[in-house]
Amino acid sequence: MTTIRDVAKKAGVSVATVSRFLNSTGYVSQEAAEAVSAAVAELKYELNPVARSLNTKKSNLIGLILPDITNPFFPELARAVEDIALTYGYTVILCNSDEKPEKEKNYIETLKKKYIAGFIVTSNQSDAPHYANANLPIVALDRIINEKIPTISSNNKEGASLGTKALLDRGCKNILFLRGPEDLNPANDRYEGFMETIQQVDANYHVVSCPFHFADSQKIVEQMLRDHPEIDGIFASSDVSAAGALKAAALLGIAVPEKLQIVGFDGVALGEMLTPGLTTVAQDVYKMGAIATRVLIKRIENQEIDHQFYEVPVKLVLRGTTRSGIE
Amino acid sequence: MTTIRDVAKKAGVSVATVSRFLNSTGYVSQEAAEAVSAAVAELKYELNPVARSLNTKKSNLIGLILPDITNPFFPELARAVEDIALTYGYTVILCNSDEKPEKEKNYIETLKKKYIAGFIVTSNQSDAPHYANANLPIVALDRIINEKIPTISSNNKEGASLGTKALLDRGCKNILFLRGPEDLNPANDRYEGFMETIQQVDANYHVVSCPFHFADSQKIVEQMLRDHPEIDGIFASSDVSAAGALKAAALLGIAVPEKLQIVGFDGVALGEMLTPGLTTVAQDVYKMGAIATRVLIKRIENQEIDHQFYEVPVKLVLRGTTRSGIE
DNA sequence: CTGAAAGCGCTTACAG
DNA sequence: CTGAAAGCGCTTACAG
Repeated sequence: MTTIRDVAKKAGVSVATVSRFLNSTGYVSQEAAEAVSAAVAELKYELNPVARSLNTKKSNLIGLILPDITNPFFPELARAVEDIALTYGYTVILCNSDEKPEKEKNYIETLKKKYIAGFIVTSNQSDAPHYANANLPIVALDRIINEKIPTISSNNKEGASLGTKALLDRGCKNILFLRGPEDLNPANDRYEGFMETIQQVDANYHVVSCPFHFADSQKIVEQMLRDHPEIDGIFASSDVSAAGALKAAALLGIAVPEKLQIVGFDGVALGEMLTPGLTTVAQDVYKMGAIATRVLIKRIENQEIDHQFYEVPVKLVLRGTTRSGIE
Repeated sequence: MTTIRDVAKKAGVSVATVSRFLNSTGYVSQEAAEAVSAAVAELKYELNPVARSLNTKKSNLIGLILPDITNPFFPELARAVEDIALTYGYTVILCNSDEKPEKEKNYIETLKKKYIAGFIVTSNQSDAPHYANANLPIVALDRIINEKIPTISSNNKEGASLGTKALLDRGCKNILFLRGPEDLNPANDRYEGFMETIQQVDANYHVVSCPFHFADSQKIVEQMLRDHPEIDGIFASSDVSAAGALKAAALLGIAVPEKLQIVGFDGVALGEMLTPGLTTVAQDVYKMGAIATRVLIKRIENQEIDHQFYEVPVKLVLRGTTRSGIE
């Protein structure tokens, strides 16, 4: 392994000068710069990041803490984070928290010892002291942790409004809203968006809490559809729940979209594979991850960030679970 | 930050003794051990992994190189790797390669500088010198890289045989096999399993190459179904392709499973969400990831490993795209 | 069984 | 503008 000493020797300067040149910190004469540059090229020298970390107490590691990579929302997020991180020379460490504060805390502690540069976090711990006290650059994704931590999120409220209108515009008069878990910020924003929109018009509606889980959603919807045969539209707060709703309709022999129209939320790949294809409010998950990463890196590198709160637009994707014509 | 010096001072011994105690290497008297142990507890001392790495040229980082975490096969794999790694005190770095040797090579190089402990790799580069020459513990997943690298894989051939028989047993006489990409080991093993099984019986069959991609599969199947209306069974080498087939059937108005039965391969969550639910040959992806991680860690820690090749059993999951009774 | 000392490969005041 | 030297926090022969 060739070290900074070898370079210094070859270039006829001290290691201090080489270090200054490499980090573009402090003055280096033109002459010295050229000599060092040549030596680096000739020896194919590459700086040892571990040795550097030990000195600077910083690394180019980014921690990505999310509940569970297995949840279809997160792979694309992880992909975006990794892509952008790579661009800036950072490396990402994957941390599945299962939403457990213990696991989150644990990761923060062990990675701090590795001089991790910062964290991107998706968590429900609305008041999470381990983040607030981490004393490290952190960016929150999808869910606000506290006002000091920059947050990137979809425009959930507007999205919910869009989805609701899609159903109303297509003639639905009795809408079932599948509300997500009540301790989830985005789910609550969607709920608000639905409520504001539905209450402005003359339509009946039901709201039911429903986890973002396929089989559970299916059961809940099946029961609702049995008890309330007048329901002619379902707006689910997630695509997985919407898939459950679609399955329930199929089992009960209710024609979609003729008798019942369904709209989901998320825009995951699953949607197009269903039959009929799922109309949904699509989030730009990749973009969320990309922005989060850029903001985090700015924080790490002590650059100014534009906002404390970034809202990424959503868009309605029309497919087969809604009728084509607007009435 | 409390260092090994502080501990040594408090315990009244040298840092060398503390280090020996901490690493259980070399002799430490009972007396010294107790003093150090007490000092560690009192000071809440925790070893600095970066400083250690610089000396030992090892870390507890594991690199997970996979084509794309966005592909539904990989999240569960990543989850398993992370879970097991955590158990043994390792941390995992996520690397999306897009199957590009350049990116793979790049990751290997930059992570080697960080003294990465080893890699778990899923790659199609059947002859990948950058792995063979990495001079690091590596375990291959799903796809054999070379005979020196331990490999974990599903029993693809037997799985394909299972899937084929499922169709045959339920009366299919004209089977379409959607073969995966020809440069993919697992896809080829599945092809072999299909061929061996189908050729033992009196049945017609077609084989068509088909990427593991929803829309492409749908188109290919639609065409085949048009050209060969006698097809009464489809065996797809992946669930995503099977989903495409199911969609194609729906568009053509072919009743599944009455007129056409479909079997997939993978066992991803998508399968149960489709209507009808997808019968599939399920891989135990989590188990594959878990075994791969354990084998890698054994290699890293210089323990003997039992085999060079681990084959994880698959199982047939029967759902709605096949008929219930065996004829 | 133990400690002094060198070393891992860098960075960073500081003096010149 | 530059170099000698100390230091980051550990590990590891080596001598005793």
